[in-house]
Amino acid sequence: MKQLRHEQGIKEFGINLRKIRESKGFTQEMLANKADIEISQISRIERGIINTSISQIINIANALGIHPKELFEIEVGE
Amino acid sequence: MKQLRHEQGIKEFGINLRKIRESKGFTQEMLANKADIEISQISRIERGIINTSISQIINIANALGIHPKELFEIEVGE
DNA sequence: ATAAATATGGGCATATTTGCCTAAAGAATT
DNA sequence: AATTCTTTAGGCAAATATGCCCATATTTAT
Repeated sequence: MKQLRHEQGIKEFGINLRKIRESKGFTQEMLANKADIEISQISRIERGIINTSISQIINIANALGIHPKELFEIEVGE
Repeated sequence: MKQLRHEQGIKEFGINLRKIRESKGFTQEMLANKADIEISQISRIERGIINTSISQIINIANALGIHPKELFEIEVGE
């Protein structure tokens, strides 16, 4: 595994993304194609091993038909 | 200027961040210190020239005392 | 107008992300 | 059990972000 720095919230973000993606009936591949992102990248994001960017977040949200905000419906450490 | 790729939403994100930061009475420096991020980085984010990451978004939101979701209260191109 | 505070701009080295690829593991179906 | 679908894992090169530094511009206050 990687996980070099303890990045704030990326684990929870990935878990939430996966939950939403599955609830929409998307495979990682379907989402990747629609969001124009690599499949392996979706996997990395969902597993919380990378700290992805605003624009990918927005592209993913668009592909899922949700608002980017929803991807942040997570517990954020104070 | 930079702005190589037309990154989805990063301009709007930056504008919104600035609006919120100013409404809270923070200078870029105050926010940077509290969020443990470089001042120049705050400037770059607000101007929309970089595509920052989940964890920086969360750190900034925490520093501002808001939920990360609020930073995404932007018009997102469909 | 001057001074002080804030923000921009840029360069540079380092770190991280991203896409592309292949292999393999795991899950679901037949 | 075998086949197929889905996800994980890792390597690699190129692109991008980040921190650190300093100089300049812009704004705000005196």
